[in-house]
Amino acid sequence: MARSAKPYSNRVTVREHASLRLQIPLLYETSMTDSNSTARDYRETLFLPKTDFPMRAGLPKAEPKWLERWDKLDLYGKQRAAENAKGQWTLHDGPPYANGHIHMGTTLNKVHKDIINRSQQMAGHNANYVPGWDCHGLPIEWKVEEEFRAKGRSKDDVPASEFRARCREYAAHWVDIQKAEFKRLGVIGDWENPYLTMRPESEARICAELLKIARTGQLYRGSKPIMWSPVEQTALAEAEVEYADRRATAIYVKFPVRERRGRAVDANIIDKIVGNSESLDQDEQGYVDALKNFISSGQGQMETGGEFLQDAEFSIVIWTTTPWTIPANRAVSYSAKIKYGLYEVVEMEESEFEPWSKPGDKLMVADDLWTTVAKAGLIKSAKRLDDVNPEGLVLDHPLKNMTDSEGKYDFPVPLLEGSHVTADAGTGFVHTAPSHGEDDYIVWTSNQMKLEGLGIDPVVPMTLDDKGCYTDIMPTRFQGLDVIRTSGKKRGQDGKANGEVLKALVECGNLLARGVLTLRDAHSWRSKAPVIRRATPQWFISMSKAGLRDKAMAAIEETQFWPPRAKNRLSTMVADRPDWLISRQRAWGVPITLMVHKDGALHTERADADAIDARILAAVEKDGVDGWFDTDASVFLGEDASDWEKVTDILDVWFDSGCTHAFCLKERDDLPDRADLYLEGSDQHRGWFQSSLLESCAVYGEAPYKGVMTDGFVVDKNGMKMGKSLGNAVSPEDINKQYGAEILRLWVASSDTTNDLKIGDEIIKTNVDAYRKLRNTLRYMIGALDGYSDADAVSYDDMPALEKWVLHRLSDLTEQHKGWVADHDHKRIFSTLFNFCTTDLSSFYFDIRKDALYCDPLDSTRRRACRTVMNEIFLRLTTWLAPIMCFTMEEVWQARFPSEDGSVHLEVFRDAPAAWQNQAIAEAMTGIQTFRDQAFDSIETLRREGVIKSSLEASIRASKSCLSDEMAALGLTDATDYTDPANPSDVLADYLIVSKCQLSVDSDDMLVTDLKAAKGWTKCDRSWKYFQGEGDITPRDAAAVAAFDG
RNA sequence: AGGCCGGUAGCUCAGCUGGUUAGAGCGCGCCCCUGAUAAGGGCGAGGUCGGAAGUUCAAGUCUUCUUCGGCCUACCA
Repeated sequence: MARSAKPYSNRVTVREHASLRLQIPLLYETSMTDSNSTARDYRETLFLPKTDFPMRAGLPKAEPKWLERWDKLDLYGKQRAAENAKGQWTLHDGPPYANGHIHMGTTLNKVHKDIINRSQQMAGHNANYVPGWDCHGLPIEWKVEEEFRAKGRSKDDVPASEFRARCREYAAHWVDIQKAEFKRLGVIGDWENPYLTMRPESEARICAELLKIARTGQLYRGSKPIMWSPVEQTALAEAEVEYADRRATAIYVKFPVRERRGRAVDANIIDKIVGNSESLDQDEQGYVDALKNFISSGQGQMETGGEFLQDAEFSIVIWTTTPWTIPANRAVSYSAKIKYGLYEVVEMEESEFEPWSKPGDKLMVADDLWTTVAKAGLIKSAKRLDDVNPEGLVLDHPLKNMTDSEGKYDFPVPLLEGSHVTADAGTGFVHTAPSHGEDDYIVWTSNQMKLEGLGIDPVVPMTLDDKGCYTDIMPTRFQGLDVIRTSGKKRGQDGKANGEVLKALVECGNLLARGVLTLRDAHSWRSKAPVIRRATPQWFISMSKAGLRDKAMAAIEETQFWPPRAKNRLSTMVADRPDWLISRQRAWGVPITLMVHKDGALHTERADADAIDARILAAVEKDGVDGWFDTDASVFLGEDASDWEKVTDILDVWFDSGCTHAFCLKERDDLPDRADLYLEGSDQHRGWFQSSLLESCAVYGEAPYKGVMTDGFVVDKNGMKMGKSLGNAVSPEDINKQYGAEILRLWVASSDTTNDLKIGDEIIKTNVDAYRKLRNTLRYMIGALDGYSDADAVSYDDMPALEKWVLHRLSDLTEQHKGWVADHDHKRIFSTLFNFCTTDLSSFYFDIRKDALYCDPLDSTRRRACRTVMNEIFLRLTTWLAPIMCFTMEEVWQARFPSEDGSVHLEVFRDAPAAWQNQAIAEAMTGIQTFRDQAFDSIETLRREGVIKSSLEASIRASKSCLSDEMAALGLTDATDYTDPANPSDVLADYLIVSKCQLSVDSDDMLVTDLKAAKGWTKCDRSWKYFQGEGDITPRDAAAVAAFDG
């Protein structure tokens, strides 16, 4: 709460105190309470907090016992069966990968989800959480392969179905382990029936989803270069590749210039007319640009090139270390940032070999690299004729004129601008074979429009088969030649392809130079043989054919994001992403259950596709993915299948997990079709959030979620990435063992999960301290509420102002809490409740009420009111904290309400009666608190001077003006004694925990004096308060003792 | 290298649309209590808001640059 800084002009100063101290002995005679040896020990007449609830939790041992109890109770089932008045609210679990132990990231993820689920449940929903696992995929495939290898069996020797069965076992093994680890964190959910991507029902539904996408024409077959090992005849992932030295034949190849087209020439002319474009103002520049665009839009307009291109015999030179890719060349890439020159060969070096160029040849190369090229080509001297702007040039393929070309190389080779081109090595021009390189492929496909404008077929040629041999789209003389030897002693060395290509280049006169060099290149980590990049047929989901991108973008608009910036990130990614490549050439995954006719048609285009699909899905549902792989196509087609081929690729695992909404949410009767929330780490923008969105939009036209929340990453105490190899990893298991899962839960609740979450010793210690504070606060209430029953309750109207104030605070908190639960803002909930416990309760309310609680007559209204309010606090604090501290709140709850089958986790959040709102008291209390702070200041000053020790020794006098309004509002008096000792009501001194506080008209200063030195004041043997009067205890205490004795 | 995001006291966090001497709790130091006691209470010392420049009468809050860190750009999940 905000305490307004109400200024008091009468603040005490140290100097004033110093003089006070001198005055005290003069004003009062010391009077000691006479030490009667027969004095009664009043301790037994006090009502001290009474509880067995231990101060120390022993969480590591206690937590498993609570888990056991909840299991026995079937807490999960009871929550489902509860009233749950607000209906379903569902957080759909993103599946962790079933491999390895859980770590800090998965811990954060599951705990955060659990806090949210439990909160929504207690807010009145049926928050049914069904955890799941991602089971297919390469990492498991690797592990299983390794296992077989250890037993001396290579993957090729193991029947596919046996291999998959082992993968299945392996995944199941880790699902069990992770399940136990997640449960240990206190996460509640349907652990008995989680979803698994590898359950046959799931696999069948994944296939069904894919077939739906195929049936709606969103699936197509394209191609893409991938890492391929011809020796193992398998695709490789980046992680399966290691880089090692390879001896390579490097060649410089000439591409004769065929022509120059439209745009570049015209643009150049305009530049020449306009002159230095830097001198143009904005409008002029805009006009020039528009003119250039206008001219260049006239497609197919042929022009002969610039003045230096008048009489042919010009070549662009490229450099490559993979000569066998030359037949697949379709373009040459250049960079607009590189300066190119045209060089005429003047004189050749003397050499025993006949060089492949001669004086008069005109070569185009990056200026920075000319020297290197000349040296390689044995060119002694040359002259630079002119600058070259490569834009718009069109070349001949260097093999155009080879013998037996079958006319297969008579096509234009365009120049394309590519950001991958540098002048570091080679010639500044990059030979571009779209089927054999990632960059090549990107440049080629991203220039589709331009290619079509030039009348060039943009298809990516498939020049190699699985064994790495030239296919039959090549001229006969190349067909069947191998790039790499796949067997025999020379396995892994160059095959026949390079040699034949070199021979053909020489025939055509387009080989400028050749050499040998050693370079680091990709090798398979298994066979150690070189890896090639090779285009293979792949399956894609189109982002545009059925408007998938638009649907996804619209769905994002309708989704709520936490934090809001997550929306921006997801939408830019979806807006920019290419078509979804979903096929993988792997073993452990869900098959792409398609059959392709030899003419290219898909079975899904057939009239009887429904029946075929039904047979496929039945087979997969029965036998899992083996049902597809091990069944002949004719069974599915219901006829002779000789013209049909079954696809053996599997699906990208992201497609699997993108289908969880289909085979979990939509299949289960106890879950809604769409989730209220998906919650994962921010890396899932490109992962699950996106795959789920795309899959769902492709099939259902809407997002599978209404809301998306992202967590940051767990980093070390310095904000640095965590890792085993970095040595800064924190393990959840260690924290569990040493402190308990509750501490991890507090860590999550107290962290800003939208940013990266730091963790380290100090942070853990902070949470351990917070835990102790909360535990003790609850423990105190349990003790104070010992024996309390509803019959003891005091009605609101009969309560002292202090109790009404606490209820007001509870009312405020109830409203805030409601909003924060709806907004999943648990950091705010935790920090607010923690501050409430320390500031409002421990140091204010409890501290003040200790006296009444311990010393008031047992059934005095004040004491009963205090316990009434404590009960209300208890009921709220425990339920509010239960989603976070699920173990301790249960322990606390059971300590007060022991039962066989009860649980705090079956409670719902309580509303606050409207009457609790009491703004007048809230404002008055703010004034009192400010006054209290300043009184404490003054007391502290005296304490430092050694005048007083306990604050009960103090008497305070202050100006009447400063508190009159507040006191009137709170019904306080500044009398020292209670009007009715048997039923005391508050006096001002109680709020300050002093024995006397008097407001006087004539005092401008706040004065603190020492009562133990004051004449006529006695220390009460029971309440330790100083009082004036007869006997050894105050009248209030006397009344209490009488009641106790009576 | 590019895209996106973040950097407020030792720690965890507040600081709305720019506006008085930047807040809280914890921790720390000192003190009190010994009837919440491996607890409880009080007081106090700690940041100029990663750094620099700029816009403005005024910037933690806007702009630019810079630095540090994170995520993403994989046939990893």
